Amino acid sequence: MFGVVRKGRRRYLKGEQIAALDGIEIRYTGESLDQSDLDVWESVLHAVRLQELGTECRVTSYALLKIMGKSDTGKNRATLHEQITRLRANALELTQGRYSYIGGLIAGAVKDEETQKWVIRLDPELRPLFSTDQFTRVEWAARHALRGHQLAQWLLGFYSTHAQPFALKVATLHRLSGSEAARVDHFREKLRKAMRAVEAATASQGESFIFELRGELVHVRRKRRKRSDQYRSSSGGSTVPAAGGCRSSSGGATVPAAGGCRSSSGESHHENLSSSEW
DNA sequence: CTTCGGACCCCTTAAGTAGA
DNA sequence: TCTACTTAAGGGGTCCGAAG
Repeated sequence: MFGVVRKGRRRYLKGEQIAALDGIEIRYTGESLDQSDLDVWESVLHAVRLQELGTECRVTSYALLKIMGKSDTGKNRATLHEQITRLRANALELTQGRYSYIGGLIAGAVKDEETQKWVIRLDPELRPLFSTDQFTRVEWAARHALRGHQLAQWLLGFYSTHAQPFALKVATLHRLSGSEAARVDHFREKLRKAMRAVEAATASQGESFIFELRGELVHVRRKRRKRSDQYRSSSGGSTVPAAGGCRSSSGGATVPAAGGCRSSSGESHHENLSSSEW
């Protein structure tokens, strides 16, 4: 659903079937969503992850931008506002196995223009889709390293959902990513470049991601660190696990109090994200 | 230190074209 | 298959000032 969208080429989709793998059917109505929209949605999920989905989450624009590693400027806040609006202004019909969901990505959002504080609600019906075996751990640091490179971010997200990736045709990835490349051979070039970027980004995180193009088939092999290793190496000793960072006691809602989920080690949001299980 | 807004402006992308 | 270049359209960093 969150595909590769060329700058300025966002489309309006109406009940359109989104390309998906076997076993999943998605129909979507709304503006097409790109990788930066996914960043926002994942950041919102991060901010509410300790609560029941559907409960209120209080978070400031400043805190959300911090989570995404973006600077807190007027322009970025305006972009964030647009993105949250876009995530609300859609309808998706998603069927996976026994579960089916019809609704929006965000149930509702209230913003105080004076304080820049958001109250964002997610639909509790989304919960079955995020049970443990369906949940994809987000390689946040690697994703950040690929910012601006939509296809590479998409590939990273796509392959992180598969423990043993199977070979796919270039044309299949072309379709799944929603790339607008008119010709498959053009896309093949973009794909090669993006795969190299993913290889470099994951390598810098101590994980291996090996890509090979044999004829029309794309082979990917990856090796992950064990979870215990991830905790050890990314928590850096002084970092407070993010899981505890955003808690406040105001009516059960999570409130990144001014300064939000900051931990003692300063540059820590991304580290926390990559090591937390959300 | 956090939060906020605005001005300025360089940089980047995906897609397409051309050619080796 | 690969590289280099062009184009449209933002993305977002930096600097500034200000307030709590």
